Amino acid sequence: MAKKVKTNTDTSTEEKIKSAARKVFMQKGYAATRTRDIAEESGINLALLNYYFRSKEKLFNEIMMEKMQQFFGILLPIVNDPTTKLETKIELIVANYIDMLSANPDLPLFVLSEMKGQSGKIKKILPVQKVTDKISFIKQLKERRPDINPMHFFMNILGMTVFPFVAKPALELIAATNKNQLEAMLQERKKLIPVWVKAMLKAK
Amino acid sequence: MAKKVKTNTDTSTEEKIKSAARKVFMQKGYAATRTRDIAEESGINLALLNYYFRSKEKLFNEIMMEKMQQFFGILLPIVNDPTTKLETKIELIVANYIDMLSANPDLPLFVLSEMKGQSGKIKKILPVQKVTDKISFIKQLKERRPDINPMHFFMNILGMTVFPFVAKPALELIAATNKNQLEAMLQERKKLIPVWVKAMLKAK
DNA sequence: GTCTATAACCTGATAGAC
DNA sequence: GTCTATCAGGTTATAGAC
Repeated sequence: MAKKVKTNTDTSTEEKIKSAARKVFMQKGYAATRTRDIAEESGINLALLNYYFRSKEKLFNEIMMEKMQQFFGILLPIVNDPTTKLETKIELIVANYIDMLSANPDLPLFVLSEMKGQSGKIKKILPVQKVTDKISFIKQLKERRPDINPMHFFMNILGMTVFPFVAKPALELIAATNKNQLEAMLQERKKLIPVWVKAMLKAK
Repeated sequence: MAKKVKTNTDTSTEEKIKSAARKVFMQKGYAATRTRDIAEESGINLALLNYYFRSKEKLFNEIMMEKMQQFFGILLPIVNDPTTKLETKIELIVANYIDMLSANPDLPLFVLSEMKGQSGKIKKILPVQKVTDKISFIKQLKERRPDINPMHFFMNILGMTVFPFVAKPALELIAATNKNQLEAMLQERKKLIPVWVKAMLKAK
């Protein structure tokens, strides 16, 4: 009964290509990436890429879906948990995003750029949970501030958390700081942003 | 002495090409844009593009510099004005950005995407004013909160203001609202963000 | 499964007529 | 200045040997 005992552990050719594709697509985006770049990066032959994935676009779609889930998926378990209180959710969202984006700095600009003009296509493929009152986080925000659309706070938290990563090239250009200082500030924000959001929630 | 009386008012061929280039480059980015797209969009011939601008890259550089100044230039007169108080500066930054980005929704994602990996090149061409204590706005932030790096507040304001525009495709995907409602929320934020920032400045 | 060679197509840029 | 025609090089994808 033991089928597929293939000790095809992890560095299979297919995975080597995917791994290289992740790196190159994230760095340069779809249009600027050449299949040759990916083949070279993965140490395999150009023909093998088409053997395994049929086309550049199909390979890209696999990576893209994977990266979208990485970017948005981190939110779901937090915002849907009815057992944690609002303050805890805010802390978790901020800390998890900052940790994840520090490890994957190219992720947000990649996802947001490639989503542009493709949202129609994505809607059909990826199951998206709409932000409604069914979500615990939204319910809690509405209870706290019935006078303000909860999406505003959602945008504020993500804006403060994610924007510095998206704008990193610009910040490094204009800030009188080096890369290490900027990285330290981003870590500092894990503690600061929740404090600011709490102050926002009280503001009249 | 009257040289160049050419009544070359505004729809010169050169300007037609530039205008089309703005549109296409902003929508698709450098790599995904074909010079043929620009030629078609401007209603002129492909050869004329090279006649006027020598190459795709040189045309792009002109547009890019123009768009960077549009995106960052809006800040300079506000943050450098020593006659306005901190609260006024915050209101002006937020309102000006939201108005400008509502009219140019593609601008921030375009500028931030194309800046990536090019900051070295840009540093040489574009004169950038470093964010130091010489800037009135930074001075005022430091006086108000000597315990927090003023860049944090700078990131917060821009994050809350600009991020919704950068993440628009994503927001439209997950938000249970239509485009008009989202647009209305962005206008609402002109008044809300300054209130929130003031609350942040007091938070301990 | 993996490679080399090549087909088929696309893209930026130019030559040359008007 | 503006056009048509075309070149030269690059890019995706496949055919076919091993």
